[in-house]
Amino acid sequence: MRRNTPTKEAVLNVLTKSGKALSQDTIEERIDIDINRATIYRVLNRFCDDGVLHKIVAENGKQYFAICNDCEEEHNHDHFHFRCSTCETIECLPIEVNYSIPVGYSIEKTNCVLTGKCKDCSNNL
Amino acid sequence: MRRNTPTKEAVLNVLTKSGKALSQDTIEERIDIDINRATIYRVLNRFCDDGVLHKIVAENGKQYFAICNDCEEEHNHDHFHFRCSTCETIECLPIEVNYSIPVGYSIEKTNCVLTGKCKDCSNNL
DNA sequence: TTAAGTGCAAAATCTTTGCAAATGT
DNA sequence: ACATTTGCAAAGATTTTGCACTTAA
Repeated sequence: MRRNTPTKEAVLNVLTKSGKALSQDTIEERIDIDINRATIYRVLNRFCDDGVLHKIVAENGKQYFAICNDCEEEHNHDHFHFRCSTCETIECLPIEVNYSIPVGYSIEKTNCVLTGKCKDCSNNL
Repeated sequence: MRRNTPTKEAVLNVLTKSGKALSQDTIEERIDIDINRATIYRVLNRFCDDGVLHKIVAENGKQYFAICNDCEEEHNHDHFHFRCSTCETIECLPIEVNYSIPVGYSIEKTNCVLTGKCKDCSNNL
């Protein structure tokens, strides 16, 4: 079984406070105690396995992890994500991904990222 | 101005023949002459700049490049891509990405990949 | 001729892994 | 006790860059 550790707690705290999808380096920065990079990756991946977090891979090839606030009940991760090309923030959009499955294919998961300017960065031009 | 070189020709040939989105390593494999890795990346990125190819970043964080056959005229790259979790093939789907833009946001581009089993791999189970 | 393209080697990023030590239950 | 978690250091994988040489137009 899984254990409760300071690392897990710290990682979840950061992600909860942020409300955005964060990468390992940002999470590490925001944790006050010193936690090894590899450990953070392992904790993040375990959380994904357990369905606590979901992983988004952005156009820069990096992994981002999020607690999705909008899908607490159904835990459906098929929503769009948004990446701001100015502030590099990545967030979950409350917009479901709709697609028609091509005949003969089956879909297991989605990874959809829209890139553009977020509300804040659009205003500060 | 851009020049015609054997490298460009070879890269385009491979991508045209394939009809799928390919990564640098696969392209290098399929070219008979020996072309440096860095050169292939530079050619691919130039093609993207020129709108000849488009780049997809898959869930594995890797870059894939495709000539999109379905958008020759309009050159609209906002379609879904499909990655087969068995054969690792990535292809452009003729399915446009539809989304509602959140208020205050603007969208510059999309990167949407559906993962599952392709037609061939579904049948061969 | 000369700007564009190439090869090579090295750097830069990001992520994972093996192993021994530490820790939660 | 003992399986899980962690730190460290190293390896892996992918992509980019600097620089000198080559080549297409």
